[in-house]
Amino acid sequence: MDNATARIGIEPVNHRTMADIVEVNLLDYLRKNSFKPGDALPREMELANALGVSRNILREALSRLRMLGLIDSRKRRGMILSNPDILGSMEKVMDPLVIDDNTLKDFFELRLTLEMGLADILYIRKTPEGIAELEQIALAEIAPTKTDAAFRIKSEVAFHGKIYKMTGNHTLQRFQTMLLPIFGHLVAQEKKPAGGKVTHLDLVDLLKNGTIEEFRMGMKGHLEHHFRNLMLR
Amino acid sequence: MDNATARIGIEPVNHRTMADIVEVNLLDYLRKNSFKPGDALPREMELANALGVSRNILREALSRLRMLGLIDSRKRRGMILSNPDILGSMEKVMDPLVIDDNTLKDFFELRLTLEMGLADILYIRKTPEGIAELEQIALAEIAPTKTDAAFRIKSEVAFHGKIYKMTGNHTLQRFQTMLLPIFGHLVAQEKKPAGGKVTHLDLVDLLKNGTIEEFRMGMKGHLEHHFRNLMLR
DNA sequence: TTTGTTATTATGTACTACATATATAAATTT
DNA sequence: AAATTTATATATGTAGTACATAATAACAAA
Repeated sequence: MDNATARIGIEPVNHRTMADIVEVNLLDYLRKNSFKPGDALPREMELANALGVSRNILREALSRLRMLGLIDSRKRRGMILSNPDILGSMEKVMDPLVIDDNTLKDFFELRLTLEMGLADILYIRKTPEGIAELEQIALAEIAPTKTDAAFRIKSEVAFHGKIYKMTGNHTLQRFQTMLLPIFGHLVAQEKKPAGGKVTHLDLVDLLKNGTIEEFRMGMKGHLEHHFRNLMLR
Repeated sequence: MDNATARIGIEPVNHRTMADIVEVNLLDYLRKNSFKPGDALPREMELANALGVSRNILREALSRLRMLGLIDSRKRRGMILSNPDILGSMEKVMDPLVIDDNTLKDFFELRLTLEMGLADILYIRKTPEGIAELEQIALAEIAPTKTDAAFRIKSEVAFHGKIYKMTGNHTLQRFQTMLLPIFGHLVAQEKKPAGGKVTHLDLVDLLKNGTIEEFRMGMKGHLEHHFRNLMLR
């Protein structure tokens, strides 16, 4: 809310353009008629006439749906509904400089929540090969030749990324990758460097020999620093 | 991947339109010049000329960024960068009929993961008032007058929704609300009705008197049925 | 200092025109 | 008759022009 808005106590009018309205109408139309992927949409001119707007405006709205991957169109063939890429549009705006601070913190917490809830699915999907690969990453960290910060960050990303990969959940994986810049941004502006008591190697060991709960407690210990910051908020 | 694509082993060409290209160029331009919310963008005609496309095409691309909430424009004032609504575009395409089955299952798991990881933040933010409200919801369920399926579903949504609300994380809350149709869709097509051993009232009791881990184990018991289905997958 | 008037201008909308890919039909070859 | 090639029709893609409209800025009046 704007300063003046809060002080005076009145909401600003929202400036909806034709494209905004048409976008809503189209989404509504698709849902109401329960369109399914593969179904053909009416032609542009038909839609424009039916909606009472110029082809220009209609195309601005269609362009939005195209970006979402909700529709697909080809010359002469026409437009069809297709499987949208749910995370695609999120990825486009995932820039810590552009997202407001509150949302940034929300996503940080979201990531922590995922990390803590991952154990259950991880124990269903884990494989000896995956664990071996994870161990390789953890072992590479403690090599005495690799001590610079850049390598540590890269390894941190690789380790946690591998864990997400082991869940076999592609969406979860993409989501995690998407959240990385946010994590990096917020962690970078912390005063003290993060240093959980539980190391990556400890986590690998727990994953090999421990129970779900032991692994989860290990993860909590690994993220201890972040959780402590959360309580101060 | 398409059937033919997989069989023959060749990727289809992707039909990128000018609007697609301009969209990418604009996003790139904004990032490279580290635009921040409030910063003014060049005029449409300047951008169109610089990009070498018609104003039409440029506006189709701008329309996409406008939908994301990334830019905001007014007559005469021009365009400015603003805080995008990260989840907004996701909400627009969250329709179980349109999302492909794999992604649907991925999101279902994502939701389970969140539910299991929620405990830590919940215990930081929980309040006696919140718990009392949650208890009201749980108590209303066991009233002998309310036994129909519609009410049970509504209560289920209310209960878990309240838990997310108690985290104080608005983004998490929106995310959960967004996932509801998916949850409903997948649960509806299960053969046996879900019936965890741990009731909502049990969870409330754990939240009042139990530790984080006890609550989490309670949640696991409550979601037991879903986790069992996951293992069969 | 506030309120009212006017000129300016960038976005919003509409319309026309043509290029281009491609589904379908027609013509041709096998 | 079946398969292949050629031609035709057409819906989307792109460009350009024109004008409406809201918001800014500059100025005048109270």
